[in-house]
Amino acid sequence: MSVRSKLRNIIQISLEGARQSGLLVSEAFQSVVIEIPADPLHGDFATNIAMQLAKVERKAPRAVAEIIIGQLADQSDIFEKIDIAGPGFINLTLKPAFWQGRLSDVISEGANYGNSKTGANHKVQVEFVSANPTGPLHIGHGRGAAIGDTLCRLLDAAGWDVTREFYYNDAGQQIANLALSVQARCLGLDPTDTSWPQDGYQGGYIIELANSYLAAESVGEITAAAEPQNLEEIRKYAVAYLRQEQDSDLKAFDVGFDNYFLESSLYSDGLVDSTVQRIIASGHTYEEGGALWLKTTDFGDDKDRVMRKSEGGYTYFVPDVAYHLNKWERGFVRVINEQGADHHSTITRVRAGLQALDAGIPKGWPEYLLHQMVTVMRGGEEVKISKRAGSYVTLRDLIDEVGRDATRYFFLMRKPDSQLVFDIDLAKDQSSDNPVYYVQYAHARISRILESATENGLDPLLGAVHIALLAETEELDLLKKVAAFPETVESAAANLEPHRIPSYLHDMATLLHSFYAKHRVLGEDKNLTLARLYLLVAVKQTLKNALSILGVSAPEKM
RNA sequence: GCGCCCAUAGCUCAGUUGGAUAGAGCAACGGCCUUCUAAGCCGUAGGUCGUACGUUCGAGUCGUACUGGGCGCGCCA
Repeated sequence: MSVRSKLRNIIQISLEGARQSGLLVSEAFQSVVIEIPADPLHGDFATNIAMQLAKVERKAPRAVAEIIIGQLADQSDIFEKIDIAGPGFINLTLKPAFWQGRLSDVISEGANYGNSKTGANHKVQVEFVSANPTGPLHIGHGRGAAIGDTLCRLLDAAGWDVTREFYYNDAGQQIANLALSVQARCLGLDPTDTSWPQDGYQGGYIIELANSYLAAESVGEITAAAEPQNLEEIRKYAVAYLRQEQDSDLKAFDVGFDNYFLESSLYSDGLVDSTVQRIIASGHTYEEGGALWLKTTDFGDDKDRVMRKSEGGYTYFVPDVAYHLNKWERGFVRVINEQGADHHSTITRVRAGLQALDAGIPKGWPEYLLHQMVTVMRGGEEVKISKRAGSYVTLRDLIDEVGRDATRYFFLMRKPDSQLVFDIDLAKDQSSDNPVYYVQYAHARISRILESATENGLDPLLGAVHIALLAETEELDLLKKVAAFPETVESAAANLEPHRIPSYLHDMATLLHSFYAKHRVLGEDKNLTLARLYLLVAVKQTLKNALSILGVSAPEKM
């Protein structure tokens, strides 16, 4: 349990005690807010509960605070100091011994430190990336991959049973365009030719793909037919080829999936048709102009949407609905879709389709985590992106150029809601300007110290350590930061906000570097040395666990 | 025109679920290495939190309306 939760419980109990003694009339608040004050003079934690209750209690906030504090008398083993301050804050200062005691939590839990059981092992499915197999992954997919992957790691740490899924849109018009584009290249055409397919893909990778096809190369079990006229064979080979490219890029990015779901399987398994039949049976459709319409306006959309075009084909969101019905029927009561904000309009449609099924699916299901666009800066200038012409920064380019760790860290530093400027020059910079190195350096520094300690026969994990010697400001700050890790993971997972972890890491690295600059670890006083080593083992473990959630390495040397 | 997202230091962004005197990094300036890694530390400077009302003990945070930017609004995906 996090320190904050612990304090929340203590305050809850004191409120209940005061109520039973007739000192307060309010029912105990469901959510007692415990915060960490900006100013350390205001204690380690503060609560505003007295101000919250003042009105109902018809007492001055400070008077309410007095009553609450009166109930905390038997907690003197935890609290160093309890103050009433300002308009009615209760400021809580914990005893150093309490903080020092957190260290053994880290040591004993090791790689599991920071994990919680919040998710109670409930199933959650996270769908992310889900790029069409029509080209290489670009920088936007990279952001989605980093966010989705770290979200999974966060939910896993928070005690959820996570399934990672990738949805391949391997059916439909875009794939048809892909096949035509490859065929055109096989026939030696280029985009300037009048017979170049409309909306064809122009990127250079299409030429490579065409050459590979003509050379009768193999991708997995699929061997290219090398027949330019055989569009179906071209389609099969092109999809297999590009899927393999994407898979290899994702692997290089250390992103993996438990399940790959093919859109084409929805058709071959009859799920699209059966879903449409169920929606029709539910009475939320009508025919007009030869098309079948879904009354999405019944579910909050601003206009109705076509499900089946007059020429007979389904519009794109129909298989999406079928796919999500399938997710529901697979037992995923919780589903989170991570995707680019440019597709946000699908949310209303998919949810509307699911509601129209009358299948008992909750209104807000599934959840969505959207990330905004990424722009790329190089040499102080924005790199223009034209996907149609095939000129864009691929994920592979980024990984090759700036490295996996920096790429992931940069994508994860910012909250998904904000547009991201990816500065390639900064990400490549192997200096203190680069935040990822700043954090990794803290880990490497500790490693070096621990290595020296071992060389000198010092092992803080053997025998008793006098942790009470850790009384310097810099030491206590580190202790408190270490102790805050579990609640940081919990809140990042609960709010779907991976960027809190880089923020936490940066704070921790700052404290470590400050400590390092001011105090020597390996010194004359053996007990103090051992205590500091013990602290550093805990800090190192916490840094490593946090970096691991980001999928960023924790180097022993730099 | 409608919907979603964003607006905080010169630049890129945090801001602990509504708290006390708004922070970090970069860029600028000034200090610190014979001792565990200077990929570091310490300091200076930098602000009408887009604007205006509102909600309340209290608003960068919540609401409404504007302004500006991004994305989306198809019988495309």
